[in-house]
Amino acid sequence: MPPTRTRNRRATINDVASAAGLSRGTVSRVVNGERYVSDEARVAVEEAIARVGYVRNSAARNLVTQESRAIALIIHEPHSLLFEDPNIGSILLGANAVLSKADYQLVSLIIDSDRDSRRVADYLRGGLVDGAVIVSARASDPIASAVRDIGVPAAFVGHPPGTPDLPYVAIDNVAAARAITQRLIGTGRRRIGMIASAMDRDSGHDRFTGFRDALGGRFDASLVVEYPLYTYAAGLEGMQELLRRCPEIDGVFAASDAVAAGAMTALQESGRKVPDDVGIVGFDDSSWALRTRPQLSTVKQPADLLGSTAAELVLAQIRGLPSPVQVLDTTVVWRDSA
Amino acid sequence: MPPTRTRNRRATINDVASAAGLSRGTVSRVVNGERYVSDEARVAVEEAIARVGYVRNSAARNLVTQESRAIALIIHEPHSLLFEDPNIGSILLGANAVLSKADYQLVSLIIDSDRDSRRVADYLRGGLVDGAVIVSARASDPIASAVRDIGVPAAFVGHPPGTPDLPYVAIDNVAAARAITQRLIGTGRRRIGMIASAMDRDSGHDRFTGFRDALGGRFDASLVVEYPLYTYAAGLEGMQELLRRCPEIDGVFAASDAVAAGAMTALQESGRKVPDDVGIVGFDDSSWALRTRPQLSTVKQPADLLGSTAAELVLAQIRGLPSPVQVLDTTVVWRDSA
DNA sequence: TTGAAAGCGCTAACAA
DNA sequence: TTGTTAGCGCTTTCAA
Repeated sequence: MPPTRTRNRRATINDVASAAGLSRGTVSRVVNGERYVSDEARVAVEEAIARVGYVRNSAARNLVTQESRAIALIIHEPHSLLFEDPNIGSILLGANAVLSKADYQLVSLIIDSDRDSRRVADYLRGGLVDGAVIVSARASDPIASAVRDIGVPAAFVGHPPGTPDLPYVAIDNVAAARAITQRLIGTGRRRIGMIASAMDRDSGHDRFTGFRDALGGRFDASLVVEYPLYTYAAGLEGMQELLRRCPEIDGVFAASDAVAAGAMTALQESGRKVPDDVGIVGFDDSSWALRTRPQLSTVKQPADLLGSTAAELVLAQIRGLPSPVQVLDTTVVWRDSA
Repeated sequence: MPPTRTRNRRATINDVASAAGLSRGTVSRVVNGERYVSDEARVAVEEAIARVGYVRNSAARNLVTQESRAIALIIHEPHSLLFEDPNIGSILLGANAVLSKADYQLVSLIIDSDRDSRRVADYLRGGLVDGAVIVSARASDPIASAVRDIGVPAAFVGHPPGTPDLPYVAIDNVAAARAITQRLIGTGRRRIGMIASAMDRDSGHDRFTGFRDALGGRFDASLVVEYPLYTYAAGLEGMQELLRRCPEIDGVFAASDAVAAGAMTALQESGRKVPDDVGIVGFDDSSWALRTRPQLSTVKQPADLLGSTAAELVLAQIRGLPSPVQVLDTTVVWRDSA
């Protein structure tokens, strides 16, 4: 058989109607499970559908109903990080679960270039989705304002600065960072540094703010290094730099678990013991936290809840209900690294 | 302002036409960038579009053109693993790059339940996409046969047993596993075991086959443990089990880098030195490989190429061109763990 | 309970 | 170069 698949004309509702000896209207009613269809008619239509192999054309249906029953999830993540950040998977799955239950299809659109950015905006504008969840937007992200301009119901996960005034769901990164830093202080650490990351995202920026707050007058800017991404590599390099700057450092707040894992490797390579010589804490409570030795003390953030709540925010807007900003709780998980 | 966003009727091509004092046909020509439009007309239309805020309705367009210019990427991955497997991100990005250049929108659909499976099948059937790439299908995956039945141009990444006869792109897992096992043998290891994973996927199954082939008569089934997923946890437990069964084990092939990283932790906790006491190799050359100490010897598989090639296979079918099965090359990356 | 007919917004063939 | 017109396949009145 040649590779060219002859997509012979698909059966339409008209084919079903004539095969069943009924009108288009009746077929439509059966397909949509409406009342006021006689049992005979229903059977005849179902039989005809099977016989001609009919499947409804979504474009035609969307055109007349003016809805698509699909929601976009827009992922705007730097190349290297996509999917190395375990939160994204959880957010995706959380959103999918809620939408699936409401009988909406989640379609994930990834933005990896300016060209993508424009195409995705067109996709939203074209009416192919009824709403959008935006994850990992950066400060002044163009797609964010495009979404607002398009006027499609939308919600952010997180709340980057410079972002339009749309509903969002987030955690209180400032408070959480403050809390875990305080516990680091509480264990008697004297020289506490931070490996900050992703300062152009609300999460990165706010974690740094919480850290500084907690330290108050004891905050020392020279004990803070900054990297663009939440990665293992950032932790590795960041810790090495911190050790160069201050060999007596005895406490470190890493902006994420992946960063903490990298930092821990650097610490061990320098011959220091965790937590005896240096205490270290992370953020996320991702699978990283259980992989390090010793296991990581960290902040547990409910990534799947972020996703499901964002999805609910979008559904609420579609239904004309209020969609208030949501701030979810975090908890400190104390293990052995500090 | 109330949260209910009044989505006042969107401007249609008719609104533009009357605003510009021209016909629908001319407007359509301008919008689609066709020739045979006078400069005056073009300017008038563009001006009118801006004035009334027109955006083309995709459903209407798809209905008449009978195409969507979108390609689905179907991800069917167990909950925990989604996005912990760095390959998926690379595959996604690779496919996106190719499709973006061809002006197709990649829409990722995730399957996390039977309900999802049905809804995704409906989505494909409805004509909302012109083709599909299927990643991480398992043996006899229902979505795989659904795709075949639907008759939409499609390609697999990987080639699970029991999968319909559709084009696919894969690496030769058997040969690659054989090659790296041979190098393990070549370094003088005498008691070589394997931590196998995902035996219901072609990758997992074939890596095991390659391992057994390479060992030939020296293959010892008691030195093989098997886990369902390619995870760090599988490596940790698997290695502990292997050490219980055979404390003198001196070589291990882990089915993926994540598994190898877990195994290495177990080895270190048991007081053994890598590579002096035990040599260990992985598979993927993912970011895991650079994170372990010592760094991992592994098989480099071109994950982004898998994605881009699969996308090309789908585009070829859409264009009526041949879409032959593709087997991509892998290379052994020799570092310090064996 | 069913049928007939209008029309969703757009493209494309044909005529002018 | 432009306008007119006939649908794409479906839902949804309105009548019967």
